[in-house]
Amino acid sequence: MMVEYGKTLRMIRKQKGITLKRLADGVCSVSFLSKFERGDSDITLGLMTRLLEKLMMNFDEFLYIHHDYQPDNLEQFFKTASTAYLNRDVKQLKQLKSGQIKKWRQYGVETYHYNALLIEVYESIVDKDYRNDDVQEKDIQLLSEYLFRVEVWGYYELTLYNGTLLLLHPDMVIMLSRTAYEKSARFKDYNKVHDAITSVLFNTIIYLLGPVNQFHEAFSYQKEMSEFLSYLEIITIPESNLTERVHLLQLKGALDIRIGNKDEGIAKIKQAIQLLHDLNSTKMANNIEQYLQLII
Amino acid sequence: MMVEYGKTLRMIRKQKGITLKRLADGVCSVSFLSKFERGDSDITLGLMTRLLEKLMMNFDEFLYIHHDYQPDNLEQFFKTASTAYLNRDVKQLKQLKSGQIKKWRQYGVETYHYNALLIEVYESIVDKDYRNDDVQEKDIQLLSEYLFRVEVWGYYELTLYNGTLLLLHPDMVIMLSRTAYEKSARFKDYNKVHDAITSVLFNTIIYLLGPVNQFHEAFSYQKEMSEFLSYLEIITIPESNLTERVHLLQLKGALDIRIGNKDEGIAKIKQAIQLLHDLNSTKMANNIEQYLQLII
DNA sequence: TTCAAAATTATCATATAGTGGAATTTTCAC
DNA sequence: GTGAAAATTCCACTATATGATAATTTTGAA
Repeated sequence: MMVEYGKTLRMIRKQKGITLKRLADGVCSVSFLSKFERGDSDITLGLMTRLLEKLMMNFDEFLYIHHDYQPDNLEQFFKTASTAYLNRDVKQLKQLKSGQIKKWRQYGVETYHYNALLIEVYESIVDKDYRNDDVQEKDIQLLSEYLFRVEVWGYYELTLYNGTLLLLHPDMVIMLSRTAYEKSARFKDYNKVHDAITSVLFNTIIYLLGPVNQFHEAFSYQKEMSEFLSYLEIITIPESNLTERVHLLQLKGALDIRIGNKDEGIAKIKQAIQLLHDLNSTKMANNIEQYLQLII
Repeated sequence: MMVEYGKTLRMIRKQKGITLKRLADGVCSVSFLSKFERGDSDITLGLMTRLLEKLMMNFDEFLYIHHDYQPDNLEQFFKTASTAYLNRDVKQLKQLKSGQIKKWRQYGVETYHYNALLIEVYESIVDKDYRNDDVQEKDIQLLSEYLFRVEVWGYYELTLYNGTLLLLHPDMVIMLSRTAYEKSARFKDYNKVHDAITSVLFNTIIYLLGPVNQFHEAFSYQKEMSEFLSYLEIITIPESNLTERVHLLQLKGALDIRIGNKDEGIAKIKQAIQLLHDLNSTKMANNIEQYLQLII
């Protein structure tokens, strides 16, 4: 039951050349620290916080080391799922899904259910034998209800939404993306969440631009696209976000093309491509090239 | 003594619309979770881990929220120190230093001492009244001894080193930067540390290029600069690190100029400047422009 | 190798983390 | 507002985190 964080702590302490007594001093007793480091006791969150502070290490870095230099479970779940999806690995998807469903049954916490739904959505796209449109419809509704209900969107909600956005109706996407932007605003200086919200906004605009859109309606969503573009401009203000700035250029070009300024738009996108080539980011350049061919 | 994480947990739980009973189920008793959330009890690290997992939130994000959407203490310490340094705010520096010295006295842990030393180094540069060359010499030696001794460099060591690098002898910088690169290799996928090591390598090369160098020797360090440049190229492989790639271009240009290929070098740097202008990163462009004027 | 000092562990005592269930408060349909 | 159900808190009790101190192991200089 107990996770053996103590051994990791001991390792780090030794790597830094600090003695057990020194580390314990002012925080806890020497004997207890020894016991904890050996794995013979769990530790209180308060104590652990103060020990890590003395080691000049934050929790995140500590856990990264503890997990043998791997990201945390949540991040790995999303990574594994999206890799399996991109590789069209139905078996892996099914496996992931059953794992989440098991946890859902075990704890009754809906979040595990949503994870399973995300994977089900992936499955329905990848697996040609998949036949269950009802479930999918229902799944998506459950998911979006959750997203509307949550008061603050963090890494989890943003990533969950990002994975399913393409399957929602544009009107729904507009509302949810707006919600996402508003309800994650306080995280603006937190890299992981900042990246997630940027990705959501970017995908939203790309989706609204069509024609990847499964809903063949004639709406143009021009106003909404400008709205989301302005959000992107607000949150990518830092000069050093060059990657995001290149994407922004691409989007602006695409939007120009959409509203009729074809030449201007193409010029912008070509500029983005050129920039990427100059920096030897060939794959990214090719992706945008492909995108350009697709929309003109 | 006890940190009141419970209240933050309750807030997050409510924001996600999960009931106390649901969250506790399978992890701990309802009564205890209530007690913890009210701030009437500390909690074991093991339990906390499982509760956060059910909330689909990692420790880092939790603590970020807990600290009222601010980064952790360590990061803030370095930020505050470097801001005070850049603003030449001697008073603030003195205040920070005495805080760290107090902790050093209290706990006897050397890391607080090193923090104080870092600030002392800053002080000696900023404060015109500062007169104590001896101490500074000794300080730097203590610091570099620590850095050589530590077996794994994390965010702390890299940032500490980054702040004092300019005051070391080039030969020392070469050895320490090499050590930094080798001893932080396992963190390559961990953003915060990746950024720190990139910054170290970048600053190392800039420093070796001179003429910011206070040691007026005639060595050219050509071989070493290529070595560090190759490290930078290895760790900045991901195509999406555009910012790092622009800096790399700048460095390559500077190196060209240094070894005699003046025109080629200037062209590279001008290309970097142009790229930044294209992306409206005017300040960064101007910085490089200034740098170019300085070295030619 | 030897011995003393430093670092760690073992033993036992105590404070507090954590449980089960009854009592209370909150929520919400009517 | 009222009452029933859900959510939370209170209380008495148990398990375990943590401390004080003695015993053991490790280190490192001679």
